Amino acid sequence: MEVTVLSIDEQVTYLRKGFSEMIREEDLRERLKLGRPLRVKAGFDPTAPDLHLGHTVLLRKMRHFQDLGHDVIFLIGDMTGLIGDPTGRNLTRPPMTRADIDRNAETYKAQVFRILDPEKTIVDFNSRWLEPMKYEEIISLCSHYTVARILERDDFAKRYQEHTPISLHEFMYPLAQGYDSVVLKCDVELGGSDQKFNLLVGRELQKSFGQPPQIVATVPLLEGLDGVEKMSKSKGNYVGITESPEEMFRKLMSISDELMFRYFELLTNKSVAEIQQLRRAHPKETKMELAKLIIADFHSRADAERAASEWVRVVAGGEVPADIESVSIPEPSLRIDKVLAKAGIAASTSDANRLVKAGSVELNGQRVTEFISLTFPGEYVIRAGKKWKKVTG
RNA sequence: GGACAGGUGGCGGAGCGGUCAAUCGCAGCAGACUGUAAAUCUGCCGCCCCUUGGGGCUACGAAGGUUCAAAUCCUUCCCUGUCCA
Repeated sequence: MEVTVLSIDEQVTYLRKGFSEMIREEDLRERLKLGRPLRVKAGFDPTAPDLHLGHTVLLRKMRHFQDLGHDVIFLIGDMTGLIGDPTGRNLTRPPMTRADIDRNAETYKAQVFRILDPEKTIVDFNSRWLEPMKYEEIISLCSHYTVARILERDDFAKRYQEHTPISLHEFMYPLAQGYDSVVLKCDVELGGSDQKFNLLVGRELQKSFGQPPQIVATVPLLEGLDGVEKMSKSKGNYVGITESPEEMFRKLMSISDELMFRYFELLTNKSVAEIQQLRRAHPKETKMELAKLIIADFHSRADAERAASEWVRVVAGGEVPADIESVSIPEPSLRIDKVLAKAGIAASTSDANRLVKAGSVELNGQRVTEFISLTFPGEYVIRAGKKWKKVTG
């Protein structure tokens, strides 16, 4: 994508695609007219370096700005990690060490550059300026914003209304994030639509500090595999970008038809018109195509094809997966439920018990409903649901 | 600082001396169905031991106590919210 050949209109059109909201597009237009690379920031939490497809919606947009020659700042909000955010209430997270954060940052980079252009990405940490701030500076920063305005944020308002606790420090996060924009003199800040409030605080703070307010652009939150809740690791409804092609394929094939079109929209470069076309095609074939497209972003096209044929073979055909994990049992003989637990197919022996009684266990293709013992040395292929293991002695 | 209301399994939320491993909903797992989609239906859903059914252990904010017996009563402590200061 050549910067110079695109008119302002074309640039705006290119950038606008995929955002749920932009405040304000006219400002972006004006800012682009300056003819210099814009400083575009997006912040990331250092505590969860394992990215999933939900994160990539934003990363794809960041990439688009890079395509047009702008400076993209990948900001790691490590201040949270350094403090040890106690938001979870009952158990306080131990503060992360500098080393933890650096390690996570490396992991981040490795993953993020599957989408971002490393040459055009500035990685920064907000502890760089937040950590050395003196108390009086923090108080001074606080004076730029009011409690009433902070309470405008709907989740704060809701929690306040419902009398669920809000710790004072939680008020500091929007402020800190906004201050990042002041320090970095951002022209644009990107984030998920749930970040809208925080991003807007950045605008207010910039104005308060005598800077032109940043353009705020939000991407929709990607629904997880369940199609309802947003994709998140804790909900388990995610596809991690470091997952194997086979794993990705299996997960993507399990999404609902409606969600599939959403994924086409947010996770592929298919145009709206093309997606409309796809609505008339066979859903299963279309879903397989979606899975392959997404997988190819993180692996190769060949990997994607391989994953597809493996899926057809194993899932549709019921055959044994090509590469199943092998577990060694150092016993002459072990009852089936213990084997299941030991092999990690079941969470515990009790869990294994239930699986056997439920008739979910297959030993070498045969359903097992009794508590037989396996003897070793020997080699067995054991399966319960979608978990397969090869057990050897 | 005072008055009051609460803290239960991943979450929400019952129970208020025994029949409580704890109603129920959600999530999760498995089975059926299918396009291994979704939806739907069925079973399971603390850990361990023997097993088509039982047994043991640990658990209801924490620590003590009363009792043959406590998630349920008492004491102290910790935490959260409301109102008053």
